[in-house]
Amino acid sequence: MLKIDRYSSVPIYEQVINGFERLVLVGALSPGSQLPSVRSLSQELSINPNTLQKAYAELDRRGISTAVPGKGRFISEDALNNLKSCAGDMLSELSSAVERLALCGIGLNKIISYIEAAYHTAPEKKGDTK
Amino acid sequence: MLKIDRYSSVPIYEQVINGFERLVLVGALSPGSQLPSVRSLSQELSINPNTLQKAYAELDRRGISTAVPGKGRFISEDALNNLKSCAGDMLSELSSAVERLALCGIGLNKIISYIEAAYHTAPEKKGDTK
Amino acid sequence: MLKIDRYSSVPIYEQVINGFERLVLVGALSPGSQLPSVRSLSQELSINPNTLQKAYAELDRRGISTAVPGKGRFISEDALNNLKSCAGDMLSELSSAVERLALCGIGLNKIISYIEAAYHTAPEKKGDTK
Amino acid sequence: MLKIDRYSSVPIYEQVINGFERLVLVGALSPGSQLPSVRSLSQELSINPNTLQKAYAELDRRGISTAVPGKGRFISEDALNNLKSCAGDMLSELSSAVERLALCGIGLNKIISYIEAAYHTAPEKKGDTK
DNA sequence: GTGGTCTAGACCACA
DNA sequence: GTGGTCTAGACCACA
Repeated sequence: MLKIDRYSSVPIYEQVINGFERLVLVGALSPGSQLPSVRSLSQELSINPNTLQKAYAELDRRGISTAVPGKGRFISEDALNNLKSCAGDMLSELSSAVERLALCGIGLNKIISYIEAAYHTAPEKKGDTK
Repeated sequence: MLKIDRYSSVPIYEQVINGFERLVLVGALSPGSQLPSVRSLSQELSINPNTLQKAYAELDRRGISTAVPGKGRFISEDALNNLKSCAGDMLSELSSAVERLALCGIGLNKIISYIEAAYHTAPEKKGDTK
Repeated sequence: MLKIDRYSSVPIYEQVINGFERLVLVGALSPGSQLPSVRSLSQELSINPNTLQKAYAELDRRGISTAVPGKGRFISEDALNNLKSCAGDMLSELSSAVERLALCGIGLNKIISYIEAAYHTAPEKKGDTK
Repeated sequence: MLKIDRYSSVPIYEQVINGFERLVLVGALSPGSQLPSVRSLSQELSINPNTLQKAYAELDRRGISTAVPGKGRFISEDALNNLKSCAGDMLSELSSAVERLALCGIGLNKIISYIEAAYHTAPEKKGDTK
């Protein structure tokens, strides 16, 4: 379900967060879906339960998931909305990269064509009828 | 010449690197220009000399500057080329952000118009004859 | 009779306890009233019998109910008194919240008017002659 | 500076959070004040560095403090405002306690006089001229 | 010396 | 079997 790159400079717990957010965005996980338990997933990914716990706690805090002690952890109703509301942050992230490319002399057209390509590689959402 | 945000989450040494790279890209520093000495600049920016030393070492490593023992440190001949060759990294950085925006349902047109805006805020290079 | 919120952060067994205490305070259950059996109620609420057993045991311990082996579990004679004697705990619970509000600069009058509102939303006790 | 009750049911990391928030509200810590380092304070309170780290991370998240890697952690400019904006949560916390007291037959006047007492035990803020 | 991440493993509450 | 908290201690980046 998730892939962890142990040699990446991005922390493991953040990779986990990104991974699950992606699964929600893609539609692979919907509200009510149960996440793997801390123990089982930590074993499967060979990461420490504490590390996974930290990632899960952050997902809860972001309103992506909800923990029900003794039962498990589930994708929350508002998961998608909570994710989409962060899109603005992404846009501003683009800004600095684009500015730098401009300074490097990369033409605007080249950047745009690159972006169009990237845009179309994004997987369609399951059952997205829009 | 450089501004350091001591409370930014991006490390000081990285801010220094970015700052000098920017000065080169913008044309404020050209091959042969002498960089301030570790001692003087660290004092001016009130940062730790070790931190600055680390930044300078990285600039050397990237082929932006060259240290001439006993004389000082200078922008290298290939500084600009070395910088531009990294543009590819930037492009791939865009990729993940764009893909995520796509998943969030942000339209391609919105992204492009945003990028055009960002592009045009980039300062013109001195003597840029494009 | 009782409503369980399976997604509340307050544990199910505690919701059960609160629920029955409330029923006693409100007068819906009086000394001698029989409580539903563990088996039937756990089924009705679709909660684990162990969880309900734990709640019932706690109600016994607090002197709210008494189990009569072979017959069932009944509201005890002193249920109301035992409940009211806990009011002191509530009062002290108020204390820390009020102190913090004071530190936050909330005026005393604002707090009082809020409390008056909350007070009047409480349901009247059945047969309350005050 | 802080007192930890190791036998309290409220988690240690939460006690730490509450403690520092209180120090800010009381005026003992102001924007720019440096917090004790993770190592030193964890030793002083004889708690695990990880536990303290968790508390500190939460204070950062709440905008009470800011970590400057390599330098230390400092009370943020908006600490007070960020704290006060949570006052609403406190008010709603009062609600359930008051309602229950009402059911226990505690008179409104008794509750109010109790609250007035609690209110006045709150320490004056240092230099509070309001 | 700072803070941040991670592993290993215990122990508790809850269902 | 769930999730949550805590300890012990290593190791890294940064100043």
